[in-house]
Amino acid sequence: MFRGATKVTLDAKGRLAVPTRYRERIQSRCDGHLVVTVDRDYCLLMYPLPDWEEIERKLVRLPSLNKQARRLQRLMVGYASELEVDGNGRVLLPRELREFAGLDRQAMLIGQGNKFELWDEARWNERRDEWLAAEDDAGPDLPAELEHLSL
Amino acid sequence: MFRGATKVTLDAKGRLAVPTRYRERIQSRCDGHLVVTVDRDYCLLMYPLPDWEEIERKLVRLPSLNKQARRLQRLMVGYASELEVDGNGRVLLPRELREFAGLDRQAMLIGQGNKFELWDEARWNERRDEWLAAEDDAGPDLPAELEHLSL
DNA sequence: CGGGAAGTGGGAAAAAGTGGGAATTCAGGG
DNA sequence: CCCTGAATTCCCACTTTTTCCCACTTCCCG
Repeated sequence: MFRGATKVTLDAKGRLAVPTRYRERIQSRCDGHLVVTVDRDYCLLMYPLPDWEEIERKLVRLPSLNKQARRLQRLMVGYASELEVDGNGRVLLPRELREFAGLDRQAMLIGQGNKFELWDEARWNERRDEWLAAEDDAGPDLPAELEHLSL
Repeated sequence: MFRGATKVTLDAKGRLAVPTRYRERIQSRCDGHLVVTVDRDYCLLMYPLPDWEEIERKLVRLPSLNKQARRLQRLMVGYASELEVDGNGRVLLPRELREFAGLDRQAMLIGQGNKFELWDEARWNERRDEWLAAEDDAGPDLPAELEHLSL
């Protein structure tokens, strides 16, 4: 499981240094082969290749005639790029994905279990504060899974 | 599986440079023979020839008296053009198809499994943002497959 | 304070992308 | 039937981008 938030900087060529504590895991799990794609919150998702492939299988099995499913496929498969960790422990993020997520220099890498999220730092901070402020609203109509969640 | 989004530019003659990372696959799968046709979202679809032929077989077997089937046949088979990757890794897109998809110079090539989608860049970005904005709405009536999808 | 590892920047070689010219083919008109 | 003009195809060459690798700096730990 990947956990934790790390402040990272992209260099002028769009390269991201993978924090050391994840490297060994990434190396053993997928031999340095990662897949990045987009998320609806305008951040990027980064999966070890085998985990991505499983997601992809799920995606392509979705009903083709359903509009929402089509959109999800288009975006996630459409933007998915394979990348490889280089000799210095860095990955090069494709220009298209950097532009999508508004990534320039300062970014946040968020461990999320089987994947990472990568945010432009400023956007991350904004959204985080929004989430914290919004938490109280939803009260009554919580989905069952959340209703009984104990933290 | 073809995946990933690439910004591409068409030159004055309407030629499109196939991104290198796809070339080997295209060469081995179909010896550089591709088929382009139209999609109802006003973009183009590009298939390796054998994959297209399978689609085409399915299309012509559809019930001829069904209006929707006839339309689909007319459009997809009607616009389908075979093209060949040239010595520089480029394909020449027929004028009719370029006009159909509003392709001028800046375009996006989107890998979608067995095929590519080719969009005018501006149109792609617009549609993408619409899809992302729309995704949040649908909340209540999600199909079962999506309801429990974990990414 | 020193050694090592990690992070960062940058340069050079190679590859890919891009434009354009010349040759060939095709269609239409004299 | 041939000639002319336009369009297509093929190929070459330049420019830009990417990739690979090296080196410096900084940070952490001994």
